Amino acid sequence: MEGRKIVSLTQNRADLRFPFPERFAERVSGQKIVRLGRRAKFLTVELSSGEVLVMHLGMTGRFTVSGHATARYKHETGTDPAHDHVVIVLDSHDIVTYNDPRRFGFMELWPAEQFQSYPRLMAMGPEPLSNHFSAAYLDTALKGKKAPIKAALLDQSVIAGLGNIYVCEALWRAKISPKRLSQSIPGQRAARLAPAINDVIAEAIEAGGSSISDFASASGELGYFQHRFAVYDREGQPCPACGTTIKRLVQSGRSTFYCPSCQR
DNA sequence: CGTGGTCCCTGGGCGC
DNA sequence: TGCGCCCAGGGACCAC
Repeated sequence: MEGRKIVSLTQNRADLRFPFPERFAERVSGQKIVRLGRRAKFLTVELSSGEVLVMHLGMTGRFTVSGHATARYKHETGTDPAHDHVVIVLDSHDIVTYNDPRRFGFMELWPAEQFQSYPRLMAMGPEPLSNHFSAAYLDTALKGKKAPIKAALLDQSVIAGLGNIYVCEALWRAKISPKRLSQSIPGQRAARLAPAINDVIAEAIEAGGSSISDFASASGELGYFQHRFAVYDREGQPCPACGTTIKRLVQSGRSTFYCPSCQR
């Protein structure tokens, strides 16, 4: 998409999770896409107008890029026109469709020169694959924190971009109980946890992500990291390391899966 | 302030 | 077959 011009944007309803920007189609049409980026789970599109289009997929959002023939997308199997909320046509004739059944995703426009004060990203923690993230950072970030480590890792101001699946998987790899208080992690446990987070994220990206029911890449490919889950969504099944039955519990409203024997 | 609960929304799966 | 309930990748918001 970089370097292409947006020919048109069609918005099929007034809102997703939040209302679409005022005069959305007008502000985006005719603009060149200068750069695509990502911070945490937010996607950014720098436009030649000086505005940044910030987008989030929520839980069920999906972008599909379909090739030149308009008809192709319409006739593809498994499509869901009822939830195609935004359709963008590029000057390459590619069609970028945003589909989102639950509408927890959103799109916003923000001035590029004030992007450092974009509220939703102001308090973001470091990217797990960047140099700003390390065992030393985790040591500092978790010191004195009373929340369970599961909750702390889901907190985007501690570390950006980890969701429920990868937090469960990283804690299993680091052999840390999800119930353990964050303040007891610094030291040896942080030394195991930081690389476990790195590895699980790097491997999941390499595997094309995790497709449970909704996720697919822009070309429609499914990920296959779900076949490598050690604990996530595996309640009642054996731990791949020790054979103990995987347990499920609810922490701050979300399911946690863990091995009660390996994870301490 | 940090933390936990609730809610936004649709659809799939299950028990009855 | 159909109904009601529970559950789901996220995160904003509110009460304590």
